Amino acid sequence: MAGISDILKRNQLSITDSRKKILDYFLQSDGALAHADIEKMSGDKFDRVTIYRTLQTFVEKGIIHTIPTSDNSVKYALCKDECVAGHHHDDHIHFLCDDCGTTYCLESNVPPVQLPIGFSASRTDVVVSGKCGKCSN
Amino acid sequence: MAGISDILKRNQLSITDSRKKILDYFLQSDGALAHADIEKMSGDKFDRVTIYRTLQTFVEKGIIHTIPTSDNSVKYALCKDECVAGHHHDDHIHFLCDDCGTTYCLESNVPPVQLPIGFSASRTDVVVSGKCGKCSN
DNA sequence: AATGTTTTGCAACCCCGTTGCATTTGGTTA
DNA sequence: TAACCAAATGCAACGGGGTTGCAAAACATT
Repeated sequence: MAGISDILKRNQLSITDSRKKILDYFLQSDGALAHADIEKMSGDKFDRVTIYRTLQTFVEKGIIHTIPTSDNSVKYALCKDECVAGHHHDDHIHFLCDDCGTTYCLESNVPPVQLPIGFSASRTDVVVSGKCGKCSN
Repeated sequence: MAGISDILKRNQLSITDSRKKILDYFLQSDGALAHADIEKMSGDKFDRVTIYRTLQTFVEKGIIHTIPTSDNSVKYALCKDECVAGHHHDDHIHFLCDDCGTTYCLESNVPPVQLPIGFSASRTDVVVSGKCGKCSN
């Protein structure tokens, strides 16, 4: 568990119980997490507000990134590059399972899209919904 | 404006003032609309709840479709096919302008994405954020 | 015009996320 | 280690967004 404090230190964040714990949740989870998931996992360990603020801080530092979903709930995910090198790529696509609700970061890159003349892109989100491997059997 | 009643009739919906008016807003707008936009446009003509229910009905009937945005607000748009033929394609991509907040339905089709084995897609949303033509000058 | 069905408006409610402020904790220096 | 300052937490309260139940009104049909 030494790695967790390293990640926080590298991002110039004070090392607190809530940050360590929430970061740990992400490292242990293979999918994305919503605020509600974290609240459930932590029981009444932390205040709701602390969780919101911690997620916000992590997003600002690039430790996690947000995933827009078609049902209009925000999810957060920690991706490989962040854990390893401390910097962030969000050129991958996301998959949201209609059955189990799990959100995955896929390896596939975001394909290039053709924009009208005069338009410029700062960010591209691709969210595929459907059935994941576990729910297809 | 005979077309508006036709669209409602074709979708087996009772023709009411709110439905006609809200459908008209979509036909007149070139971008997508959020619930709040419609509420502003209509003043206090309709109840908030009526707007919510009307949008819900239109989505169920396939008259409009939802657009997930990276800032976690739902927008709705009416696309060409619906207006003309009464059926729905959502294989196009969406563009959200960071400056003016307008959401556009672009002509570009959703590019095919590679999914892991065992995964199947029911829907793909592509949302590009950036600067639109009007805000680039 | 009369009937039954659908839609609307109102009130109340719940959930999500934010803000302000006092208290506690973490980091730093002596 | 003690003391200090800065930063993070917890609490309470608030606001917006969206939903639900039910009575009143509007719609479609005969």
